[in-house]
Amino acid sequence: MKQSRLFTKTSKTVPADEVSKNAQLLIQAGFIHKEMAGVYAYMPLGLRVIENIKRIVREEMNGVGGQEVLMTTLQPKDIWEKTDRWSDAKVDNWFKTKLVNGTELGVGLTHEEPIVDAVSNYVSSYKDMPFAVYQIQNKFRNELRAKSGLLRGREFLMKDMYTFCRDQKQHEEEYEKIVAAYFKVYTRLGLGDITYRTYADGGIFTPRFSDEFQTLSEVGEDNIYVDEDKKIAINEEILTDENLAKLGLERKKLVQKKGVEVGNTFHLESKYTDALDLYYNDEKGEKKSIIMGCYGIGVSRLMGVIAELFADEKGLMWPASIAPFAVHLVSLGQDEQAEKIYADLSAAGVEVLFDDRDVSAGEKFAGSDLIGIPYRVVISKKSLEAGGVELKKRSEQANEIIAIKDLISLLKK
RNA sequence: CGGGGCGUGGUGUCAACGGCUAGCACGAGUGGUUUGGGACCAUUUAGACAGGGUUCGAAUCCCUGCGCCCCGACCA
Repeated sequence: MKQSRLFTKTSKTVPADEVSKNAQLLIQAGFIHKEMAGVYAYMPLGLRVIENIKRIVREEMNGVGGQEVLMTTLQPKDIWEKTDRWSDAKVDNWFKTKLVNGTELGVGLTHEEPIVDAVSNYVSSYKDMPFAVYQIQNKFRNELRAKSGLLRGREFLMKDMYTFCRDQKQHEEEYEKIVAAYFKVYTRLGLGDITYRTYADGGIFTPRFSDEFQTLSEVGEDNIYVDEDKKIAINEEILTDENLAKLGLERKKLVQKKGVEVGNTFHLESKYTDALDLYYNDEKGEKKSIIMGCYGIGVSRLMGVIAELFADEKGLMWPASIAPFAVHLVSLGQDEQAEKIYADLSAAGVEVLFDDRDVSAGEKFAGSDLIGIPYRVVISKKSLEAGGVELKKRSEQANEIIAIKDLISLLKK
């Protein structure tokens, strides 16, 4: 894309009403637009990042057999009453609204009930299971206090998957497959080394522990205790001697850290299927309960975490896997040559942001650093005299001159 | 929801004693000079969150509402 046509612009000033680093950087660089507290819109660069994260999540969920659907945001009251999750006393962060005729509706904050309701049209036999259904959709939660930019909003993008199994054993197999897929996602996002499977409270879902996926960061809201050897952690909220013994962890080996919850997985047992009257017939024709699991990944929160963690004083530093573009091509008064490189790279399938604007070199460089595309290619009088174009990684100081003919093969890979 | 801070052009502003035409910078427009780190000159553009009150006079003081941020609580 030609930057002269990109309607967003980088700003020299940071927004005064944001303290959170991820929101400051993302707004300054033009990735997101703040609509109101805890509610952000995605501009072209930001949407590209979101779509890249979604693509990775989608690939890994498909990889474990997940089938993608798209549920509705508007929710009927009755199915939520069956599981006793409608009343404000039970779930206090619903957004609710009404039809003209007065019928109450909810605005989806999670989707166990509607998923069970939808699959109940199709599921009745042991032969139907196991299966996994997921969606990537905006969730709405009426948080008392939005904070930390994209890390805790009232409207946010989430991947939520639900598994349906014949029994506990089958559920455990599905569950562990999905946990493994979660780590593939985090690894591909560059967060693998600093993201821990963390035992946590199962909440009102289940008496069992749930798993949280906590990415280490000082901006995290959760206190977790990490066992470096086992690469697992336990959330402070369930840190008791009894639980440690149950989990085979030793208190003296644990190190306290701050984490951002970038995913979670729950064992739902048959709480929702039973409540919504979804059962199956086994081989003998006997009616049995269906065992469910649910699995969330905060897509927009991941974008915030990555913006927060992968940045320096000059701006963002996107991992190549989700960067809005692969290459930032900067022309310094060499537009004709740059146009050709742009065309050649694009033809080779390389995603290029081409800074063809008629602005000073300093402005181009500052903007490029702020946007944080992994590779910067500068073509200038100076680079041409040195034998080609200058190639620099955003994450490194050094640059090298390479011949134009070698550029494509290098970046294509 | 409890506590605290705040609201000045598109953006920023620890700019302005209750008093002169609301200042400066960035951005944007126009013309020109530039072209390796947000370059320069000239010129133009554009502002008090909303409503009420006090006052001869309010950006400034008071009230109400709305909004934003932070701490805490909450967080399926």
